[in-house]
Amino acid sequence: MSNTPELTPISYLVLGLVARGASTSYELKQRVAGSVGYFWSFAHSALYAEPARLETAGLLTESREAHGRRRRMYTITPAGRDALEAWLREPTREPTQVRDLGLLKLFFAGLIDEDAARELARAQAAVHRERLAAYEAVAGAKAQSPDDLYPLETLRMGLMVERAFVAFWESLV
Amino acid sequence: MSNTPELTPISYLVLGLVARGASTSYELKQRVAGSVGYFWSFAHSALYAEPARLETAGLLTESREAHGRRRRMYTITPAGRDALEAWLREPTREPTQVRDLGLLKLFFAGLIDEDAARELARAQAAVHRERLAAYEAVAGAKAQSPDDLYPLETLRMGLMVERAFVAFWESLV
DNA sequence: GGGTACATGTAATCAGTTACATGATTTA
DNA sequence: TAAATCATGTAACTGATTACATGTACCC
Repeated sequence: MSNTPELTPISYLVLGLVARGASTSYELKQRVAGSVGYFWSFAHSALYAEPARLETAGLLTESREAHGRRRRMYTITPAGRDALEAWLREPTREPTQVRDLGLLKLFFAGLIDEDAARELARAQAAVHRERLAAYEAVAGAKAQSPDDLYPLETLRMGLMVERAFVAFWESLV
Repeated sequence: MSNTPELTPISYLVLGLVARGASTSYELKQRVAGSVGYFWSFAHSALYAEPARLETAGLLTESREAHGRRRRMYTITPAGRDALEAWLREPTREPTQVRDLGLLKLFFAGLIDEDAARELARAQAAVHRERLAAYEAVAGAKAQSPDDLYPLETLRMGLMVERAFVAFWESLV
């Protein structure tokens, strides 16, 4: 059956990564860590469960190594590529979620004294400055290889958000 | 037992809202909708399940109306207030998650033709412009009442992020 | 050759969602 | 008074996490 059985964002993420090249779960994990993982992360075990589900749905095929570790290698099927492309072409109105615990704490900062609130701002500013520096390093390294244009663009957006956070927290200090 | 039995962000969110004033689940729902919900949203049923859990943990107390709807009204306990304050004071290094399906699609836009990618950018730019306008309206309305300073600040951060998204998508068109 | 880090997975649990249900109020 | 909408909840399901487990390769 090639009817789309409720795919989640992680489904498409896996589909997309496998579309760029057949992979084992471990390879997926590494590729996520170096790219999308910066803004959309999850437990590595999801990368074992999800391909299995996609295989059941006929969107991936699995082939196991004959010897040694007998790792499962996943490849995208034509149906998988169709589902992925259809999803990519369809715009979304899903609201953007910015899940930042610091922000959530700030929301309730009226319940603690002002000094503690300021301290929170200071700490979060420091964390985001660190993160920004790390992203900038990654971006600098990736900017050399001009393939992978779009992943680089999402990284650029990540940088913009981090800069906004730094500016925001610093404005509160 | 007042040992902290793994509270989630939603736990603290509920705790924080109830700390600002005893509420029923429905009131929580409404308060979320007009504030934190903009950046941290979830199903309303969570606001029925979560207070119950917090009551078991001794962080809230429940009292039911004697007559009529017998609604459950929740009040924070001293232990609840302690747990909340301790959490508020502790800074976090939890990575910020920016969950935006448009961005995820863009990450894989290399798999579709350039026109489709540009179309995606155009659509997302429009969506974010709309959202930005809505936030600005809310912010304008809230700016009148200068109590609730911190919620207003988080809204300001929300605005910054939306502006960044608009600029980003427009730069791709 | 013992330790440590990398690699590869499975099983159980649970937070949060979806779907359902029904009572109370307003409106037309 | 019918219809819609607001208010209030429960039950079942499941995606994703936590925790566990073990194999392999490198390095000191």
